[in-house]
Amino acid sequence: MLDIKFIRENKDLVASGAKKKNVDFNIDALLEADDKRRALMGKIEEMRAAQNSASQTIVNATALEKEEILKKMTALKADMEKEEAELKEVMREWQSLMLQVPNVPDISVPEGEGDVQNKEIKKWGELPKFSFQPKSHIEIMTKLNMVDLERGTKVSGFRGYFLKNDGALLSYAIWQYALNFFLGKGFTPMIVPSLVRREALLGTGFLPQGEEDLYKTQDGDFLAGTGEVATMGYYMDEILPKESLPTKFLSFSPCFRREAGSHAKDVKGLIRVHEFYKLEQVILCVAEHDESVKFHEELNRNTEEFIESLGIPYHTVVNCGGDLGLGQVKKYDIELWVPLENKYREISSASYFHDFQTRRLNIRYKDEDGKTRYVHSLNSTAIPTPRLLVSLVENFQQEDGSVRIPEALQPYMGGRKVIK
RNA sequence: GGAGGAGUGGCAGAGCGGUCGAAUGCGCUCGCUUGGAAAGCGGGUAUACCGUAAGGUAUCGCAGGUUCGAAUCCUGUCUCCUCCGCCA
Repeated sequence: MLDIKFIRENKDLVASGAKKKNVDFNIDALLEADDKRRALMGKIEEMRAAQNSASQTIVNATALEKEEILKKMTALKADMEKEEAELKEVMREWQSLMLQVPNVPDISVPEGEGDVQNKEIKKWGELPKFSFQPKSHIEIMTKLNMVDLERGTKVSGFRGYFLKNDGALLSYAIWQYALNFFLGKGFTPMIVPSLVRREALLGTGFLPQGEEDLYKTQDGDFLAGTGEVATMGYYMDEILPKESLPTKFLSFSPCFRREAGSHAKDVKGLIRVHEFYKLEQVILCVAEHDESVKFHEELNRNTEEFIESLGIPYHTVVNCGGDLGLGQVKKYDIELWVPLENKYREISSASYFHDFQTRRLNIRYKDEDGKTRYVHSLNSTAIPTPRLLVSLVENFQQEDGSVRIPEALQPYMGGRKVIK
């Protein structure tokens, strides 16, 4: 959510931002609703003032005066009810429009409609050259008994999977290594709920749009698609001491995505599943653009470093306007090389929001001047599993069907160098 | 799942239809006092919005309702506590 004051004062900027994001938003409708809202509120406040003052005089009034005042107030009340009903209607529209206003993308965000127009800004590592016919992660992992997709489907349904033996062990190894890696960068580890209430999803910007991509319980709660939701909700409705900023969390959680509308995409293997695990980086910092930018670069760099330490080739793209979420100001995706697909696949997404999320979540801090401000929020994938396994086993496969374990992970795999 | 009880300012805690943004205490803060400190005394001490200002409006978990008027009454809802049941 943006500040209505900001929207009023920067109408053109907000409108062009929406356009850049390829979001159809009618800012004039919002400003019109806001004018109505302000006018009605002014009227109603005046009436309430009259009511309040009558309420004070009535106490010491004689019976006769009292009757007079009551008569007036009854009439006033009738008028007021009319205005209030109208305001209610206006507020409903106003709020709904306010939730739809997209945050303004940064000037450095490239133009474009979808992920095809994302711009590569970095390339790292050498693509593997195989002297043999390389196999897909499905084939490799199935042969090594690391994954069972058939039984996964039997038990869990479409996109279901079991990780077993070294598939399971490798996952634990990655989590444990990642935990140590990121804790070294000052993050506070958390295990956060996936089952969350509507407010947390509204606050993070996943609702009201995007409901069809979430699993919902019969109690009206949701399964979050990322640990970001619960982590951001953690400080909802709180005022944080300024000294506590920046706050950095590394959150672990199962993630659930219905992948509605993706039925034909990536139907095989571990690229796109309904249920996965993710370590997520979340940062809350003071309300300064430069701080947000600094931490955004830092978040993204953290994940790059992590991938580099595993030795998997990747590239980083800056997402174009059309590929940004409603609240995102700027986003980087890190994509790992997937040999059998002959392309890079996304495993990480780092974005910053300014106060878009915290305004909805009501997370603030007190500045030196005693003023309360909304904190800035940022988040980035640290590491998702099992998607990471796809690139890992395909890039490090060997002719005999075995898989080389990256050196960094070996200590977490009992010192083994190879999965076979 | 059943039966009760509770949610008030930074904290504790009064108020239970009108003069209540809310007693009192603690905390914090400023001043006096002091060589300095403690104690004592006096003042200040929520937030948001509208307004150049004076001032106005809203907020006593949240949402509705009753009333000329609600922290106070009614309904719903959320959270917490106690007891019973169920389960691990």
